[in-house]
Amino acid sequence: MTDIKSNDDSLFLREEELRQGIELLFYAYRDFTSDPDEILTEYRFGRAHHRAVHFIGRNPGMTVAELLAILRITKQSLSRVLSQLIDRGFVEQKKGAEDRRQRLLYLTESGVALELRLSRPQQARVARAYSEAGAEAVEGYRKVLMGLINEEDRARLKKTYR
Amino acid sequence: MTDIKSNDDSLFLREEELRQGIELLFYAYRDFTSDPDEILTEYRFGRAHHRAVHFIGRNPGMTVAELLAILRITKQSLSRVLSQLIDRGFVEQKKGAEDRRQRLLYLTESGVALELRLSRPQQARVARAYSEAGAEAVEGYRKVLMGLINEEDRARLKKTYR
DNA sequence: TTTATATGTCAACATGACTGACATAAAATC
DNA sequence: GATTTTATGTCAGTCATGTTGACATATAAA
Repeated sequence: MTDIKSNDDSLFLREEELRQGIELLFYAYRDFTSDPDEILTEYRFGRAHHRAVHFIGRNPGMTVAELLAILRITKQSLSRVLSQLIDRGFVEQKKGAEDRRQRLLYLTESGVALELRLSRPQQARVARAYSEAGAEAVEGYRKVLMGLINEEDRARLKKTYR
Repeated sequence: MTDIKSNDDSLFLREEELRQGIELLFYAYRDFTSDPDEILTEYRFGRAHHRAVHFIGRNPGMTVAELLAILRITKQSLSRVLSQLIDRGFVEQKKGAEDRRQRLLYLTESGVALELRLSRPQQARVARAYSEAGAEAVEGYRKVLMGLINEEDRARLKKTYR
């Protein structure tokens, strides 16, 4: 019985630790998205627009299918956001050279400017957190976040991040 | 000029590092919410229900105002979610003893069961990431996430996490 | 020539945010 | 005791963003 009890205790401690890890992610994500969210309302855009602009900026010439795979949303969902970004001149599409069915995605000049404007406060927030926590902590942050990501993307990111 | 150039290079490196830190948070949050999201559809609940259940479970007897402050949403937004949870017997309200205007929030027995069911896969994911990354990395993860959180909540969490 | 793929579009619907206005009960203040 | 403030709830309308399902078109691959 005492064995079980002490086992229980360590499980409680472990569970509390895990719950904190979960909560921290919620709070961090909540605040980390709040900066760009404010700017986005100026443009009457939402968080979905930011995500699209971010990933197109990071991967110029990516296909629609690739973007869909990253965002994990339906093409109908992306379509609305994407066509708004295109209509208003932040994103442009070019036919693929090899495969002409593909519509390769690029930020326009204003798209780059928008992306920069949105990411600036986010980068500032991360920069502050990084420098306060120190290089070793940053390594740990990356390791754990990487471990939270599904296998497929984790593998892909491991490659591109080196 | 060469000085400026080399300075530029280090800024590029830094920016790439920050962008990775931002992306990682996106990917981790995306996958980390996907497990409970699936379970929630069974109940015809959404992510908002999970958040409410999580925080009420963590803070039994909390007031509506406290929950609103954590979630950072309007009372009208919370109202729908909360009344659904109450109607279907996952949450109950009790009048405050000192201040009888307050409606203190508690999980019912089924509420506890639901919370457990939702958090199990999430805890498993965090547990795996933690054990793969190691104790030192976990410390770093916590430090950086804490640094990403707005001052007020950071201060509160620092207290309760010790 | 046929089939599969990449993309787009129309329509209908659900969720969860928002604003604004108003209501009630209880606490706090004058 | 009367008035004001606070905690909470509710009604109504709107918006952003996700979903499913059906269908269309151009191009690549078989």
